[in-house]
Amino acid sequence: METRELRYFVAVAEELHFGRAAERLGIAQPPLSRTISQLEQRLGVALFNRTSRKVTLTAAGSGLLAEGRAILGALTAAERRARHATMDQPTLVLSLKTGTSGELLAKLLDAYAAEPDAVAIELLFCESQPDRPLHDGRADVALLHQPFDTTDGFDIEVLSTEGQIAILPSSHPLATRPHVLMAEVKSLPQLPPARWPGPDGTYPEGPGAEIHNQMQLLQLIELGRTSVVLPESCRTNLREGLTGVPVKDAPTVTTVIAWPPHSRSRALADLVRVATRL
Amino acid sequence: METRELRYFVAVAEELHFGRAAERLGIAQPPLSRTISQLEQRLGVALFNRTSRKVTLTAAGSGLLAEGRAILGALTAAERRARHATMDQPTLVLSLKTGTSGELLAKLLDAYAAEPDAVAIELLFCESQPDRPLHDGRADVALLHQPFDTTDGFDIEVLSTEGQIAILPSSHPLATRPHVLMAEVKSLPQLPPARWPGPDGTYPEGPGAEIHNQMQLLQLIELGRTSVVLPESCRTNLREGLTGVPVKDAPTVTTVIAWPPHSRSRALADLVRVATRL
DNA sequence: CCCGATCGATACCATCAGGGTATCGATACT
DNA sequence: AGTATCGATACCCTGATGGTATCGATCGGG
Repeated sequence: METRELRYFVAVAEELHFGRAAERLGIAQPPLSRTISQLEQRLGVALFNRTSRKVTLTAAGSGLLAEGRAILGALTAAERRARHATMDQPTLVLSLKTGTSGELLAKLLDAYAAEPDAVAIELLFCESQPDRPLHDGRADVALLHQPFDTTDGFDIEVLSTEGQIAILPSSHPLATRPHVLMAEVKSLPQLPPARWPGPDGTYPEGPGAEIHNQMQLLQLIELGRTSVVLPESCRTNLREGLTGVPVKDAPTVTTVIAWPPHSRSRALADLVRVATRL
Repeated sequence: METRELRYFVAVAEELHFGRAAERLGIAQPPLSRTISQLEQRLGVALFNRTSRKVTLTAAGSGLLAEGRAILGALTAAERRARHATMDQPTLVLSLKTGTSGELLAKLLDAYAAEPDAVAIELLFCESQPDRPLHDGRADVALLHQPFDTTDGFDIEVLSTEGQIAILPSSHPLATRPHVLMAEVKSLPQLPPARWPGPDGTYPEGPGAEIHNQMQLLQLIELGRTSVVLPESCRTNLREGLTGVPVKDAPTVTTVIAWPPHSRSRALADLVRVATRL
């Protein structure tokens, strides 16, 4: 199967409408229809059920959609990494969530810098979903936090495990407690969870304020507008007006270093080795 | 990048000779040369260094080779799984090493069969490298054993952990010991390790006999020609004339269930859930 | 050192695949 | 019943792909 056919298939599968898919691909609808038919014939598999007015995915089509997206993504990532590899100065791009423990990060960067063959580390901060740059090739490696970030498809090593704290306005009654339970902080009536944008930029439904970054989040908490449960290490990010209270029954957060499974980068192998020895 | 270009690139990268690569691809050398040049121009990246008599990979080319192989493999696997998904009777193909603990397998299959939406499980026995069918799409899921089998690129859940035993001819002096050390069984002069074929069918160098399957291995041990260190659960496979002796300092073997990270199969999710509850 | 063999690159040519427009039959809605 | 919309099919044109011919560069043998 050629990449062009896979792109056509994924577009139709996502739109479930040949006309919109054709427009998205920048071609006319008839060649798209023909290409999909030829693909189905060559595979010997029906990927879509369709009448003249309705298109749905078959089971085979559903499975291929997930794998097709991953493959196209991997191809884009591979092209990006190939381009990046030609740079005179080899670097590693490390993707991480804004607010990730400065202490862990500093230790990692210092320890790696002490390696004889260390290359420059370029930090790529993400306000959310730090795994995405790993998927699309903009990053070589990422610090991720389970269970929040998906590590599907990547190789990982565990770096640390920690509890979670509820970050509350210092004026809130719960802020004086030695610890709280998840049920107590999960749905505070006056402190609804803030909302992050999805990959397509739209926000999920909810009463909480829309935010773009960690700074906005902390500011809103300070203003008594929201609260959040974060890993213990985020305590270093707290400032006046904010209080962190341990959440006894919150799941532990595991910080892992993740990388694409087929990487052959020596520099990356060194970084992973150093990271697991911290 | 089209699949055709990636296939051309991988062929040249593996052969480091345009003529041989062209022959392998079934095309003439000039269009191959031109296609690679055009690819490099479009990517803005040199993938090969070449004189008129020598071809080597650049750093970018080396990185792309590993990722390119994985992508082409994933594409082949995706096509296969799409074809398999059209079967009237949905099944899951489970890849596993011949000799995998019958006890664990039976428990898994029984527990899964009790699930309301269980589908038929088709067992795909491998004499070695049970991860390969997962890579190439012939299997949906696999039982693998770390550290012997690579789980790179797959999602996994741990099922069990066990020690290892040295399987020796019962007549061997070490067979009467309560336990042995790795150094004692790793290089027995009269019992050199048997040799498995590689993916391309050729055997690595070594004094041990060439074997194709587990039965041959056990038979050779019984004949006093070799020995092997295997997980504790293989004890059930021992028959008269063979003795299993615990190897105190052997690394533990972790049995995991592995699957492709982008699978959306409901049946597979059920199997994994059942497996982790054994 | 020279010659021949081999290799990758370039030029040119023929064929066919891919994308276009036109139009069809089927379906859903008014 | 009529109209609008959708996916499929037919036909056509252009450019991409793979062919052969041939070049310059490089390596090895005499």
